[in-house]
Amino acid sequence: MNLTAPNLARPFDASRLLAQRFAALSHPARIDILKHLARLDACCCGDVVQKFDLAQSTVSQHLKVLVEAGLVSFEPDRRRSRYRINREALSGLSESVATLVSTCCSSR
Amino acid sequence: MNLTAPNLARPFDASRLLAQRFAALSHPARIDILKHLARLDACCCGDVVQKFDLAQSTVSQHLKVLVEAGLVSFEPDRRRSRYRINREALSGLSESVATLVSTCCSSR
DNA sequence: CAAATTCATCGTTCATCGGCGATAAACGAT
DNA sequence: ATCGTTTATCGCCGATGAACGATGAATTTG
Repeated sequence: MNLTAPNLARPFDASRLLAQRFAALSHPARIDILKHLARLDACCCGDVVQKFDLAQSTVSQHLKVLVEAGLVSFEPDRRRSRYRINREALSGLSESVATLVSTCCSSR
Repeated sequence: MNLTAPNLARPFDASRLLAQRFAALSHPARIDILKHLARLDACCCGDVVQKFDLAQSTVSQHLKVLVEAGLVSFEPDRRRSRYRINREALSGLSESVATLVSTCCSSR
């Protein structure tokens, strides 16, 4: 979807950004990976590979999706890369959903 | 993903169910359709088609996804089908997200 | 009854996703 | 310098998603 650029707010962008975050969480493996990251706070790819029964390349892909959605931060630390959950973005998502719901429930 | 069956709770199911709802909202058109439904409260397929620049079959498909995710209710009223936003399910989703976020933020 | 309207579904085309193995890059250790 | 480890990326594939036009069923209107 390529949302790396800031993208000045055109009408659809709000929905697009939100959709991208939903898409990042639309796979059970990624939800579980996120929970796992939350417990460890910071961990490398291998930790996740060991925890779940998935190939290393698959896990790396899932992590990349989470990073691109901004839900996980990525810091390439020499040998072991550090993936860390982005709690601000996550609570921001929660707020976005709450806003969406409230707008959907208040109008009428 | 076929989650029509109740699916007794196996370990992954919580994430799977949540993932399905996220998937339903992982397309900007569906988010916008949902907002539109929230304004009109109840409307037919044609209304949505007229509002957005999408083919009728495409809109019908999007609506079907939203219905299957439980976010929209469907009532075939003779000629004009009635689609209505499911505010309970929506606030339930909001709660699920909040729970996910809090578990991710409280641990550690 | 005939024509028009509304809608869901089918079939098709194209793009994207999910998974894997293989490979390359970066680094630490020997 | 070489080897083992860790990780990202590439290429491939089957499956799924997204969009459309066409078709048919149900229903309203002429």
